[in-house]
Amino acid sequence: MQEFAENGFGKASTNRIVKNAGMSKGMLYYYFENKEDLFRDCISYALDHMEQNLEDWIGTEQEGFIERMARIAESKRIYFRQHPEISAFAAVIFLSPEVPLFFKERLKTLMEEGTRKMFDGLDLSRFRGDLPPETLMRLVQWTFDGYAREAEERMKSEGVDFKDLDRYWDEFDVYLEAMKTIYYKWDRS
Amino acid sequence: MQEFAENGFGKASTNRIVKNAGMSKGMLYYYFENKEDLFRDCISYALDHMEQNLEDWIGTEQEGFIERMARIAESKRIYFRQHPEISAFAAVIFLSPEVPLFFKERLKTLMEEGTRKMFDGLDLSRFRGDLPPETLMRLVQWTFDGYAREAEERMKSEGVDFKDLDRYWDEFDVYLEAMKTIYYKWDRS
DNA sequence: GATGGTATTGACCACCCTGGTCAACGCCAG
DNA sequence: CTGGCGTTGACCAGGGTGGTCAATACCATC
Repeated sequence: MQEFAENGFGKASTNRIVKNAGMSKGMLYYYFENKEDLFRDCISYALDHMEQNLEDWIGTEQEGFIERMARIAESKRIYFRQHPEISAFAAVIFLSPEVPLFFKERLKTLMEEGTRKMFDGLDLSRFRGDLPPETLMRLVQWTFDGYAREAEERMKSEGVDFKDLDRYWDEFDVYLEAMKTIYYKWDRS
Repeated sequence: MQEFAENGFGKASTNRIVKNAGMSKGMLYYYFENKEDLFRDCISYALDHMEQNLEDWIGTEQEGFIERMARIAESKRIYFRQHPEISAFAAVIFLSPEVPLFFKERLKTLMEEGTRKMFDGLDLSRFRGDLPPETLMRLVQWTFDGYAREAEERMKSEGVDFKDLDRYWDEFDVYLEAMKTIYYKWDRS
């Protein structure tokens, strides 16, 4: 999965795979028919794993949108730390045109399920009343995405271990509170 | 630049370059010593071009932060439309470890200059008073980044021509107004 | 028309890496 | 001792790599 994540299917090298896995070329082709067969197994495994973990990601508790986004972001963070290879590989599945249609469909329904749960059972009354909640939710989402993007870039450019990622996350608390002040009604304290 | 942008220096192919450029292999090595020489010339050209255009990007007018971010985003959009190859290539320069240090330094100062101008001569008094403007500015920035990221992804996944990009941009006006309502003081209008 | 230098071509090179094969062998239960 | 599963790595043809170079098209000058 690591090799595929870094190079995509076409440019992934079976030689590098066996070298990094500490096994011989023969073994790879003893257990797998060919490179594509291996790729399919990787996809299947990753999708199974993610499907199995989706319900943990997004609970449908009664909560505000900002709180939920924060919870989801934390879940993603935890999942990424526990399964970095799968996380990186998932992005390839999503983007690469080399992925069989069957899997693309599966991923699509998986994501639709995710977004459905994301907006399910929210307490929208916490939002300030002078703007439509849909507008506010998109703004909040973009803010989270932008933050995640910045954190990701920092991770790539500097050599970052996970402690830094946590510290970075703690810093975000200030901004979380600020967002609540800005997007929610005054009258709760 | 297109080839380098898509594959980085290492995996860029001189054969593909000459094929796509409609020239012969010989010409490439008549005008350039080797692949690296060509790469350096590309970087140098791109940096020159961007430096030359930086001042147009960010004027230092007296304005609110949201208005400035909107102006910068539009400038980027225009620049991207006029010079898509340079825009794509710039990202490679920034990320790739294969870029000579000398150019990295140049890019760094270029970006520092950019961020300096970005915060220069702003009217911070427009921001609501109950939260520090630094906090609010970062939130606004993340929102813009997140939005840009979404637009970019849409562009990649669907086949998008520039008309769609413009339409997408127009849609953002609603959110711009919402942001002003949220982040700025009430008492003006 | 001849000359000569510049611009241009693409076949060609040695090299490296590719996905995949296969004869050989280690190992161990029966 | 046997037989079969698990494992190895040398080996293959094919294709792509960055780079070379003898041949030639072009064209201003004499």
